[in-house]
Amino acid sequence: MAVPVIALFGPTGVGKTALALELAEQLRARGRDPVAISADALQVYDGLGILTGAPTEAEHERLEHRLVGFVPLDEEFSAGRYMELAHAEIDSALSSGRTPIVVGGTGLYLRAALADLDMAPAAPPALRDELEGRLGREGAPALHADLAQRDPGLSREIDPADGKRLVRTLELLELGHPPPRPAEDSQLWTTDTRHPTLLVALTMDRAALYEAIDARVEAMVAAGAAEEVRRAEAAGVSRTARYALGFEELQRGDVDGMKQRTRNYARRQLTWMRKLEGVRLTDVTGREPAALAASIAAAAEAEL
RNA sequence: GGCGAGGUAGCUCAGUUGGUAGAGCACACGACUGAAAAUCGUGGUGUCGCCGGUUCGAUUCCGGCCCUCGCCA
Repeated sequence: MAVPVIALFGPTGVGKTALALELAEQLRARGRDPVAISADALQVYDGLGILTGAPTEAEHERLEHRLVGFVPLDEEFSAGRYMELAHAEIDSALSSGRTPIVVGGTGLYLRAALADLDMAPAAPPALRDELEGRLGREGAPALHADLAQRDPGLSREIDPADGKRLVRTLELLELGHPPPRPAEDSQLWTTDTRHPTLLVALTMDRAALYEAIDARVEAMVAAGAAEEVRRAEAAGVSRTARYALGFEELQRGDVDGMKQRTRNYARRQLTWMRKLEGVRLTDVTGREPAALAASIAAAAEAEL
């Protein structure tokens, strides 16, 4: 039996989308009916398509993409919400006989799509605002000292400067929910998946990747990314949406800054990729998407 | 040509009252469970512009030279 779920992971600029389109064709040739399910934290927003490199109309026609461009820009989004939606998309695709291709570069979202993670509940906005306020006024070390009082063991696992994690941990303690203990039982670095999955991770020669990123940013700017950002800003943008690479940079016309930050991000993606369990690491430097797609399609046929 | 400021890590700069130097960024690596394109951690030997002098010892003081920038001719 063929592997029911295929996943493509890799840094921005390696060519995940192009490969997914090729792969879809190859799968159709083998009588399968593919559908892409995005594992990307920013492509979910409606109105930042150019900036986030979301699939275009033409690309949509070649392969249906789900979980792209459906969240209003002024709404916050989260990994927890994503997990529910991704599971629903994958399950409904499977139950109608289709082949989900989970494609994206957000490591946490990828694992959330493929596995059942014990996500802790979201914090009530008032609680988060309060802790954020303390973080701003007193600084991260003060929150860390507070955490050390309440749970010395946990405080040792979190860096005193890591404000965001401290806020998250303290809010879960307030809610009476046990905070995550990555050191003990991480569900991120296992081969555990809800369905048998062929996980392919794309790498590329570093210099070539950086060049591809620079070119990609230039293309986004040429396609009107700055205008898109200005329009979004005028209409109202949630805190999570404005984390998109280039959102702040393009408002000040800092194209180089956007390139820089994108390269830095790609490196963090590569760190995730190296640590992911059960991946089929594939160096795409100088390789044609069609040939790659053929070998992935064949692997998805054979490996069960 | 004269006057002034400056030449220190890939970049922007700090510093050494003379004992061969350090930040931010870049770069590399790592962590990561409802903010994750976020957040955080680790890693710094570089003819301290060149040549000479003083000195036990000069990147630091002195002299000369080269280069950059500004102002004046």
